[in-house]
Formats: sequence, structure tokens, C-alpha cells
Amino acid sequence: MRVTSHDVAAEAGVSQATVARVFSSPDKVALATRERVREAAARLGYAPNAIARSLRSQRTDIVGVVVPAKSEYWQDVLTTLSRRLAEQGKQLLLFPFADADHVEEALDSTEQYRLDGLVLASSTIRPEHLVRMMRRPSLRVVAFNQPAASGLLPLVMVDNDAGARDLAEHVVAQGIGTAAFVGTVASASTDQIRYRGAASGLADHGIACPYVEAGGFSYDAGYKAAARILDGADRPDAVMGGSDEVALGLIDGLRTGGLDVPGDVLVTGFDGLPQASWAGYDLTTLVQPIEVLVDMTLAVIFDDADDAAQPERVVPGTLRQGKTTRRGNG
Amino acid sequence: MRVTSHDVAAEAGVSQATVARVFSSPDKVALATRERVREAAARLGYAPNAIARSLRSQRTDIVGVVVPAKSEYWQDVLTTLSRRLAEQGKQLLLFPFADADHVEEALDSTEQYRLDGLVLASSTIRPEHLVRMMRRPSLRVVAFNQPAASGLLPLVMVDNDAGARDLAEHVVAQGIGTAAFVGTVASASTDQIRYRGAASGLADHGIACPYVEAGGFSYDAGYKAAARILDGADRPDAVMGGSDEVALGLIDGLRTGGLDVPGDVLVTGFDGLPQASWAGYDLTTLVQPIEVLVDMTLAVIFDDADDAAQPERVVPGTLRQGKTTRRGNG
DNA sequence: TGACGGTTTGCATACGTAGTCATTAGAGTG
DNA sequence: CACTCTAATGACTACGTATGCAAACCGTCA
Repeated sequence: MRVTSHDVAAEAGVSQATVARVFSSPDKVALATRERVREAAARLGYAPNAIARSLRSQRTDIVGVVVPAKSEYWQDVLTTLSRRLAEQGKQLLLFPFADADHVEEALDSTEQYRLDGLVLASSTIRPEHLVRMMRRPSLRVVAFNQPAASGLLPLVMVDNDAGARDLAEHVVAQGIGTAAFVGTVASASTDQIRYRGAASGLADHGIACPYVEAGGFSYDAGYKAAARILDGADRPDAVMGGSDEVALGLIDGLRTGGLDVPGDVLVTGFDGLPQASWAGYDLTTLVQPIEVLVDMTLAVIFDDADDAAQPERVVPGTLRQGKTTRRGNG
Repeated sequence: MRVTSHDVAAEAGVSQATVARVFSSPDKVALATRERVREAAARLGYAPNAIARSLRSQRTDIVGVVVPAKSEYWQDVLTTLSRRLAEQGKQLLLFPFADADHVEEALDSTEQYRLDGLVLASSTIRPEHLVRMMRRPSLRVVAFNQPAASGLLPLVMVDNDAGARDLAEHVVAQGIGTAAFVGTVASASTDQIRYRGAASGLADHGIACPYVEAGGFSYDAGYKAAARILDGADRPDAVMGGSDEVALGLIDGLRTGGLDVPGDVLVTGFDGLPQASWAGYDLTTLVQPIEVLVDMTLAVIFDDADDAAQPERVVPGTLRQGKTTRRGNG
């Protein structure tokens, strides 16, 4: 019972084709006709059917995102992504997955929609999945913050290595003697690169950096990992978290264990989540330029630049110093 | 160049209709034929086109959500919603809006898709918008946690009044003498009800409850509101936040101002966000049964029960006691 | 054998739109 | 006035699928 362009055509005394033109290429319709159609449409409450348009035009104006269901960081990214798309009159379709075992399903449902583009987020997506996505004709696929996709798919990411190095330099400058890195999940490519960057930054000053795996990307994982730091033989002067979520858990875990942050231990994060700026934490972290990353991602999808020329776009982050590394009045 | 059911039909030596049946009503196809078609489909890498299916069947299997772009609480809800939908093979399409002025646009784009259902979230959506949505034939609209929709649309919400009352009773039991309520945005219907509940709960014990407006649903709004509490003539023994986000900001604001929480001031929240459970805050709050609320919402959309019979579903929340109201060893 | 019930398959069509092509009207020129 | 060129519009069709209807097939029973 829905109003179609045919109904509007009858009401306005024109053909369906003219109605369609009014809504898709208005400049091809005489002004008087255009207004008459617009009025008729308003009178009937007509809105073009996006489904039919997509079928006809072979374009959906929808971008898909394969993303972990639970994650502060990704929610932050999605917020920006959906806003940007909305500004362009496009939509965002989510393909969330609960855990690594369900990535396959998410990628499958992706195939049913003739998406304009697909953003693959989360380092939980394994290379074999990525390879599979390479064989999708007429679909722009972009890997977002996922170093593992290097050489396989167009890639947009923050400079994890340089960022971790910056953080390492920063804590060294605070005069520490020992350190540890608490990673998220060891198999994640971002985790490996961040660890490598931090370790080599510290090594430049003769400081060793043992790796501890939190086993997750969450606050809880960080909180539990703190116990292992506390139990360890020699307590490090600084603990570098593999992500903000882990770092925030670490802070609370260490404090619960009786340590003062930053008095006894310095803590750093990575990502620049809103929560990291909360006064209760005020975490020193590497802020990702999410707006820039998102814009680049959309550029890869929608601009006609050839990806082959520049398959990887790496953007530097910004060190944000909070009080978790301020040793002065600790 | 995409593979269609016609291609598969040719490959398998059957008609397009048979291929369609294999994927939509397999039991209507003989086993041998079914397998042959399945194999052909796999060989060609065929996936049914959801766009075409939607156009033909007049069902999209997509649920839309009109929701504020930035909000911890809604992200929490969306996570649950998208997971539940994914389990049923359905999709979630987001229509985010930046602020109250852009609600209209979001609702407009909604019309273009022949959605199976639409969830209206956020109390920023005003009654005039709700009324407009009533006139949408063959679209199940549900207001989620939005008391203002009462009498206009089917409504699913947590029992804000009882929850606020419970929190009030709880802080009274801690032996306070004075209190204040820091609301989010005074015009929001949830805010009004929560305040009314809290105020009347406190009044039962002869305690007055002035209202302070934070002016937003965010941590920052709460943080800034704390200054007004600190500046006030007589400092309340307990501050009740209109939402967890505001309450967390309040805690940090009060602590920054030199007060001890819960030593000097008790603080409560509302919603039950993950962050409220973080050890650094351990906020006493009213936990919303999000899973239940989401399930009810989907039931309204997909089940054939008549909404008229039960237009409003109100679910009780659970009081979660954290250390922000534990006065004993303060 | 012939008729009948049930299962399986194919044919034809419609969902609502956008774009191709053809047609008409109108304006300008010699 | 006849002709040409452009602008505006209408008729028609395809996008890929699902389903009502009819046909074909198979087995069973009288």
C-alpha cells in the first residue's frame, strides 16, 4: 500500500519517468514540472524506495563494517564512521561478530548485500579471511588498523610502531629503570607491532621489556594482568598497556594491589579513548587521529584513485601526556 | 558481472525458479536436485542478492535504529541489539543523529528503506516526531526507554520511577541527612521521571532533593556539574546522578574538588554501564536488564501479538551496590 | 489400463526504480 | 515559412528474486 513513483506520476499528471528524474537528476526536468511533482509527492507522502533504486542502479550507498561486537575502541571508530557517511547521505551496515569463530559468518552475510564498500576492522580477522576478500569483484575492501592485511588489501592505519616508540621514549624520559609491556592478544598484529616498537624504543636506552599477555582487549583482561605484575619478582617502574582498555584495567588492578600510579608505577595506553581522559585516570596514551583515518578509509572506497599506487596509508598518532606518567609530585 | 540465480540455473541444468526455491524453501525441492543446485552454486560462488529479494518479498530483514551518535549507554544497547538480530539472520541499520536538530533528517532517511521495524531510542526525540511516526503503515515502530512515547507508540522501558526510588531508599539507609539530584537534560522524559522517583523516595523520609541540571548526557557534563555542588552553600551528603555517565563525571569532579567519595559524599548513578563497575569507580547504580529490554523490543517488532493489548512494557531494574555508597569504612 | 493424488519442476510475472531511446514542443536562423 | 537544433517528456525495459499457476511426472489403486 506504499506510495510509489507511479502514484505520484498520476497525481501530478506526468509519467513515472519524470517523477524519477525529479528525485535523481532534477536539472533534467523543467522548473514548473519539477515543482508540480514535488508538491504531488509531498501531498501523498512519497519517498523513493531505496531498495528498488539499489536493484536498478547496482549501487546501495551502503558501506559494511565487519567489527567485533564488544569493544570501546571500535565503538569510537564506528561513531565517527557513521557520522561521516550520514553526511554524504550514505548508510552504515554493521556485521558484528562475537568472537573469532564467528568472523566467517559475518563475512558470509556480507556477500548478500551489494555494498559499495567494506571495512574490515579488528585484528581478530585472520589472513585467510583477508585473502578470501580479495576475490570480491566490484567491491572496495579496506582493512582498518590491521597491519596483517599488508600486501593483501588496501590498508589504512595509525603508525603503531612510531607511536609505541614515542611512548617508550616518553617513559624513559621520566627516568625509569625497568619496564614491562602488557599486550592484548599476542596473535594480533597490532599487538606485535606495538610491542616491537616499545621494546626497541626502550632497548635504545638499555632497558629490557618483558612481554605479558592480558589475553583480551578489555578492561577486565588488564585488571587481571595487573596481578601478574604485582606477583612478579621485580616490579617494573613502568607498565605499557597494549591498548587503553587494557591500560585502564591495569591502573585499577595495580591500585587495588596497593600501588600508587604514578607514584610507584607509571602506566601508558594506546588508542586515545574518551575514557582515558577521564580525570580519575588521566592516562598517558597515543591518541589515534580517528577522523583522519576514517576519511582516508572512505576516500579509498569512494574516490577513483587507484589503490595500487598507494596500497598503504599510515598516519602518525599524537602523544597525549596524562598524569599516569607524571612522576614529579607522585 | 555478479553471479545470479540464472547463472546457477544454467550450470545445474534447472530453471531459475528451482534455484530460488533451493535457497528460500529447500523442502520444496527434491533432494537430488537440491544437492546439484547447491554444488553448482558453490562452484560459481553464488550468494542470493538480498536487495532483489527485498524488492520482491517486500521484507528487508533489516531493523532500523534512530539513536544519538555519541552515548555510552546507547552503544551498550546497540551491541546487544545487533547481536540478537544477527542470531536471527537479520541486520541492523543505524540512523545516528548528532543532536536534536538532526533528528528530523534521520527520520527522513528512515523512510527510504522498507524496514521490518524501527526502534526509536533517545529521549531527545520529541513528541511531534513520535506522532509523525505513528502514520507509518506496515512498519513496526517501538520506542525504547522513552517515557514520552507513552500513549503514542508501543513502548519498552525500564521502570525508571521504581529504580530511582530504590536508589533513594538505599542512600537513605546509609544514614544521610541531605541530598541533591544532578539530572542530565531537564527536558528529557527519563530525566523527569527519575528525578520524581528519587525526590519522592527521599521525601518519604523527610529529606528534600534539589534538582541540578548537568546539561548533557555525558561525563563532561557531570564533571562540570560537580563544581556547582561544591560551590553550593550546604554540601549534600548524597548526590544522585541522572545517568551513569553523569555520575562518573560527578565522582571525578567531586574528587578533584577535594572531596572523598564515599567518605564525604555518596554518589549513585543509573543505567548500569560497564564502566560503572570499573574498580576505580565501583558506582552504586540501577542496572538496566538490557537483554530483556532488547528481547521485548524485538518481540514487538516480529511477533504477531497485537500491540494494542499491551502497549507498554515496563521492566524492573536491579540495584547494584558499589562502594560509592558504602559509608562504613569511608 | 485408466484415473487419481501427490510431488516436483518450469513458466510467467511483479516488486519500484533509473536510464535508453524515441517523440514532441519550442526557439532560433536564413 | 521551412528548416535545424535543443530541451523536455513519455514509452519501455532490465535489475534479481519469489511465488501462483500449470504442466509433467511418478506411483497407486480400482
